[in-house]
Amino acid sequence: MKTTQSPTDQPAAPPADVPTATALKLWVILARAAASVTAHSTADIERHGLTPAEFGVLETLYHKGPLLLGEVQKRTLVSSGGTTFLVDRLEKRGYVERRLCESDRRARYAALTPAGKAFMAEIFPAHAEAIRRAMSGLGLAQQRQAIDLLRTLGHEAEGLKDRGAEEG
Amino acid sequence: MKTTQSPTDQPAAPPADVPTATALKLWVILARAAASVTAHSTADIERHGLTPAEFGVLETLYHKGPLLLGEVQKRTLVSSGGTTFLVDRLEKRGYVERRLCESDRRARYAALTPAGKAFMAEIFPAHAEAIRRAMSGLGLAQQRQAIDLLRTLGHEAEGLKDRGAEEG
DNA sequence: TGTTAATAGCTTATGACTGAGATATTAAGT
DNA sequence: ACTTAATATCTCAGTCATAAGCTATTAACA
Repeated sequence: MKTTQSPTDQPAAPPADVPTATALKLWVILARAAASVTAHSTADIERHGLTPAEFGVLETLYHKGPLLLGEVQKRTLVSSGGTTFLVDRLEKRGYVERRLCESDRRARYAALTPAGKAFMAEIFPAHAEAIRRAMSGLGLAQQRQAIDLLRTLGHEAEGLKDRGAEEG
Repeated sequence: MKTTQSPTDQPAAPPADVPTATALKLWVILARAAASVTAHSTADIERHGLTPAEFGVLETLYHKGPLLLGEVQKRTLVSSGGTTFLVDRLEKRGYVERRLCESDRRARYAALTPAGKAFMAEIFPAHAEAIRRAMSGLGLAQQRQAIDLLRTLGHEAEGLKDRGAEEG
């Protein structure tokens, strides 16, 4: 169980430049933290036979009310085809229904059915509790601090997407 | 473009309980921030015709040197079959090679070839720069703060996975 | 030594999701 | 009115990755 390294196998040194090294470290930590919490969230969701993406659609409709498919898409970060697919499946299960949009006949609303609403009312509290537990490594004040930092980080990263590869 | 809401369509109120509401908000912000940075990372990686998972393997080997496939798996958060698949493809491209492990004949090392090492030496600096730019919404001190918070968060969430659904 | 359990990696079946293009409808400009 | 562009959703082929089970090898223990 010991590594046999020939002289040429020496790993490359990380960047010496402090800002870049810090950003890379933050990236690793951020990705791992998100993955850990995702694991908790996913584990809870799968108990109910749903995929995370399906749950995301239900949760969005549960908290926002009926929404155009395009709005669902933006909020759940899923592709256009994926949204159609997800709503199809949730419709087959009786949790969601499509409704016509009177002012634009291309568009469709997605809305929870009474069954879908009842289902979410039943499972959401336990899900919220699972998330609360996953976050319990941080106290309330620390969580607020993290929210502020990550919101700033996210907004800037999001904005940078559009304006190509300029300097920052 | 106006929402037609029947009286039954009113969205559910978010949890009134402050710790739970805060944790849920943090979860949304965390997921979005991670997604935004991932988008930058992925965009840079795809310029070279690699998937993020492939790049993850190369990056791990680049910085850690030769590693058993199982160790690669743990570090890249990919399934066992996925690791086999990824190393297969990188081997076909000439970036990675498998080596026997003398002390355990079930095991295999994955190691960068000279070509793989040269490739990473060529593309990694620009990738690191892309990550630095994606993180530029936060100053150096803020990034360090975020690292501390997310590390704590991640460790606790990770630890909670094992010990079932006890209280925290 | 012989038997059982654990481990490393590979194979295969499966499935969720993406992305490009198709269709239907609306908006804009002439 | 007519043409062109933009928008909303849907269709579908292709892909990445997972999960369960398989083989080979090693470790544990009587």
